[in-house]
Amino acid sequence: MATRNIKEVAQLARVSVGTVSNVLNRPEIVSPATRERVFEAIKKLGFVRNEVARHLRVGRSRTVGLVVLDVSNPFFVDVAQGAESVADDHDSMVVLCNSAGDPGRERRHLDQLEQQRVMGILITPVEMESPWLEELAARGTPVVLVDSPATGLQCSVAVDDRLGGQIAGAHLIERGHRRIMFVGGPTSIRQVADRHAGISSAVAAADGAVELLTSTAPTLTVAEGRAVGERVAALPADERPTAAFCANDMMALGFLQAMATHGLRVPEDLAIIGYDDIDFAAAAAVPLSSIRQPRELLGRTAIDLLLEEVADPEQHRHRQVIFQPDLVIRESSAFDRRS
Amino acid sequence: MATRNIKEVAQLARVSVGTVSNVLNRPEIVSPATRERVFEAIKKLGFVRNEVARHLRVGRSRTVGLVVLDVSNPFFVDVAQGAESVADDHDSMVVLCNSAGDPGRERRHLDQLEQQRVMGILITPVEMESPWLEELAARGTPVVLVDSPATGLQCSVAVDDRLGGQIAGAHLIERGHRRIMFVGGPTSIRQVADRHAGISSAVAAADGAVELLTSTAPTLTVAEGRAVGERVAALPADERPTAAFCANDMMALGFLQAMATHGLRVPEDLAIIGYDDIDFAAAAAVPLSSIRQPRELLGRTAIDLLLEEVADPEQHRHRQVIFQPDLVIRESSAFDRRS
DNA sequence: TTGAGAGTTTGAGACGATTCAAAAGAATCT
DNA sequence: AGATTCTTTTGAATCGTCTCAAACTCTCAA
Repeated sequence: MATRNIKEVAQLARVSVGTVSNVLNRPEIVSPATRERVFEAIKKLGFVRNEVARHLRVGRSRTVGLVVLDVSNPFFVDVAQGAESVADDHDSMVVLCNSAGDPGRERRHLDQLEQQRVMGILITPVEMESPWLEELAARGTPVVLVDSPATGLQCSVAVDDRLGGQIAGAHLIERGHRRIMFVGGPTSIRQVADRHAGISSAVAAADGAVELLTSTAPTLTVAEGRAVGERVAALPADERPTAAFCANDMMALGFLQAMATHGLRVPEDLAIIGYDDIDFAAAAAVPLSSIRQPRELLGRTAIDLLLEEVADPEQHRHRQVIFQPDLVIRESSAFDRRS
Repeated sequence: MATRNIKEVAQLARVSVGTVSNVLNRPEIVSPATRERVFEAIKKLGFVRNEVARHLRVGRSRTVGLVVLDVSNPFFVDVAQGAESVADDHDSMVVLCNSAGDPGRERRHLDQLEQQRVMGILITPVEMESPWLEELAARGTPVVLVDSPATGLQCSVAVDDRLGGQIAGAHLIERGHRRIMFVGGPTSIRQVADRHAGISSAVAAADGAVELLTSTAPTLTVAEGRAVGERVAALPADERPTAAFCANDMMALGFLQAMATHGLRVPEDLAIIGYDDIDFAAAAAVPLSSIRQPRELLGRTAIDLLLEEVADPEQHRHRQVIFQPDLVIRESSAFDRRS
């Protein structure tokens, strides 16, 4: 409707447009009297600066794109919150995009973000190899990979998933489990593959004393976790694993539910350990043990790297930050089979 | 770095900038030969259209802002996904902002969105009365209230929370509960107040046969739900309610956990019913009964109303859409006390 | 040969803010 | 008063794209 521009403000305050712009951007160089007059005009007209025009002129955007694999997984929401808190301090804005694991959607989001000339993009890529991303970066949009180690050509933040798997495995073995199941997803997802490799190495270190079963579901959802749980619950007790390591907490929650509906006690009949340590893990009826990732820190660090690159593109050297996961023991694995 | 513009493309293709623009926007009016030449130049240079300049020129934005109360509540994530699916079909983009229940943050987000001259704003306001929003709308940014009935000056989509509370109450009473607790939050939140009013009316309809306790927590989080649960579990059995109606599923999950840690059986010792029916409700160890809201539909409808207004601002009449909630009975309330 | 008409292409303004060299004004000193 | 310096204010140019009236090319008919 009635969107006012700088010119109308200038007219009403009887100054030039340059002066209005100065009031907006460097008020200290404008004399107090004029400044006051301009502010009044702004207030009276309900003027709101047009960031689009500003962006076009100065060439710098104030928004950062964050493309995640699955917004309905609280893990990514927490990463986003971390990023946003940093952006806030630089009065920038994070726009959250959901690729939902679909390369097509991911690409459409990237296109849109590039067209908007965002300051940069943080992304958990759907696929490991992504020439698209490299071209994007080459054309001048800084990219930081999140939860995905870069090949060296880009900045990245990640958590050592292999170590996470290893820790989970070691923990279960130490509690006396000798038949463990890895409840995973498609191995095309790097995170899943690494976590599996991790627990495998822990099992290997146990020198043949421990058996590792593996189930692969198409997606890392609560429903899939439940489905696997149903199948496990249906097994005769002597074929059933005594512990399950789930590729993420969503699956672990589903798995846990299946145990409950079939009257299997957790952790006595079957121990469970998840991954991510989302808030819902601690909130489960049997609080879930989990491999904790520094979720918000991941987001924070990613945007820090981005801002660093934007601040000084010449000097900037790409860095790969890797965090270590933690084991959080809760009730779902708090049972020692050896005793 | 090397962001190319339309002029460079025109030069390489040896046409005018007008022609390049035509190729981009109305390819059918350009002769096939020229069109081809322009496409080649675009490809060769890696040209990506600058949406900022386009926006400035045509005055129409392709993005919609969505400001929610709490991104970590999956309810809002689902609303967002609904909105996004519609936006997708209109090649627009939804930018998700989190007010986290803080009026200051809300306002900063609104400012930013208005400065970006977004197409419109969908918002679950922190406070019921919001002159800010009205001014925003008056200045020309269409606003649709989400999960909050409008006063008539704006479009809105909401769910009848009073009815939801009533349904929950009726259900529990019908199952023989005579001592029910409402586990709520601050009554300044309209949703909470309405849900409480709803169950109160159901209790009143039971003619003094039923007693309603009320607890109010400062926020609607898992942690608060757990805290209330702890207190309830500590009560002597004869003072303890036999059922709890929680203001949302997050609280219900926390409450449920407290029951589990204190060895109280759900639903035998205490029935629980939540609100929202987020996916985690069904995924709880004791699957939660809940009042279902059409979460995605809420988001879809909100953006539909917005697009309608944008398409024809003159003709547009503001509308208030209200949906009805549903009762979803699961195990957490599946126990008849009368038997 | 000329004119009409259809099909293409052109290029000069916008859009709204920022920037910066230069002009104007005010203050200080000789 | 005139010269010098410092403080304010001005306004034209610019960012990249779209729009639209005008110009240009053909073809065909008169």
